[in-house]
Amino acid sequence: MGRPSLKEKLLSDGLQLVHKRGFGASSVRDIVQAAGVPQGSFTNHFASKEAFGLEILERYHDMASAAVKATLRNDAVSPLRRLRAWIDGQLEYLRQEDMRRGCLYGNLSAEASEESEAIRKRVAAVFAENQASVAYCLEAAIDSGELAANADVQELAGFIVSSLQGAILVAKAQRSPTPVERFERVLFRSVLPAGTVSKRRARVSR
Amino acid sequence: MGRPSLKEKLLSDGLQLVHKRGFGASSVRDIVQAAGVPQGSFTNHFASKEAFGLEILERYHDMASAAVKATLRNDAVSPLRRLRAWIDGQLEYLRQEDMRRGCLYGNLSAEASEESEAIRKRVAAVFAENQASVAYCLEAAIDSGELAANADVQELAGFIVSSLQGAILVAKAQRSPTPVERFERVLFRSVLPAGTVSKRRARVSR
DNA sequence: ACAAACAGTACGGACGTCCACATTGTGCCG
DNA sequence: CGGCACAATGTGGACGTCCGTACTGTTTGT
Repeated sequence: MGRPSLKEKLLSDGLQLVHKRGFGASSVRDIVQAAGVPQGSFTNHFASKEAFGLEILERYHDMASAAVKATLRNDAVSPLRRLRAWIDGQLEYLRQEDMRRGCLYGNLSAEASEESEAIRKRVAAVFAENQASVAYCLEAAIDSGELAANADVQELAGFIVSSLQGAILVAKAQRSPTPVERFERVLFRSVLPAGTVSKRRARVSR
Repeated sequence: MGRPSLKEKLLSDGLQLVHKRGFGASSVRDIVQAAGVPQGSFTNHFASKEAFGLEILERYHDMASAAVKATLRNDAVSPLRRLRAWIDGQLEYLRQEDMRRGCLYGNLSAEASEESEAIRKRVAAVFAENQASVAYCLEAAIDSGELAANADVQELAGFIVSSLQGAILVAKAQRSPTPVERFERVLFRSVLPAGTVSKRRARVSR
């Protein structure tokens, strides 16, 4: 039925463009040109530009999830090494385009939060999901004795996720990997070894 | 010479609008309407929308500088209390619009970095300036014995500035003050008391 | 043969910018 | 000391471009 679809090309090339130049700054014409497909194909496959945004967000999420599975949730490696590998992986990805891209989640959080409620909610959910993965890794760190047993895992995980976003954001403005590298150093030298954010009465932390 | 200028009104009302809705999402017509001035006044006072963006950035910077002077650089208060007051002040400001605004610096870093090199450079400079102010405060904390003497002040200050940006960014996506409150808790419970990011060989850290 | 995807173009509106002219406060000159 | 000229600002609309989206065929694989 039908012909081979150009949707894949639109999604993969479009994601690259939007990630580098921003969602609002990338017009539909820019996107179809980057993908080398005719204008009509965009309308054929996406009900609106917002729907396209949600799909590339999903695509980015697939990549990020794969990285999480290979690092944070990879029980074959010791917990704090996994956490470091997760951050190093992002740093390497950021360097590829001279720190210009930033994190798609953070970019969309800043620029699309007021334009599209659907995108804002998806980004918020992804942040929560990342926090859960970091928490999983920290839990393992407690079990293996790499982290103090009384550490509040959810609290630390949320702190790590948001602080990493900030480091990437500042790195984007300064076009330098320094903020992310510094985040990693301080995290491992100062936050985690001392790691004594003790659990408060309830474990909920939300 | 001439009549009383409407430039002030454009800048103050325009800043509010851009801060809440984003730079790209705010059209020139939106801005003049929010300020209640005719369209032509925008052209009269600003050579371009980018020039306007740089001016509201400067206006925002004036406000932020005043807050820094009253907190981080206020030697009448004990250093760590100043740092806490600085963060609390931002938190209060963010709450005013239900966490929708985020930080103008962070927003522009994410959305304007690829559109305007001038804005990107200004934002990067402001981040560096904030880092210097936090470092000033941490230096005072060492002198007063509130922070370990061997702490790497520049390293910690950079970490604090970027992590706060990230907390505000995530808070914006989640429409909740929790990430910023959590940042503050972890910072004071875990990073600063232990505070042992020791100075490396050179003090430069850049 | 039929459904699905391609493909080119058209459309109404919003965008940033520009322009021509009216208005008003200021300072100089008679 | 009164009026005039000028510069700065106000004011509304116009201009060309680009935007997201819709539409109407055409092609192609099953």
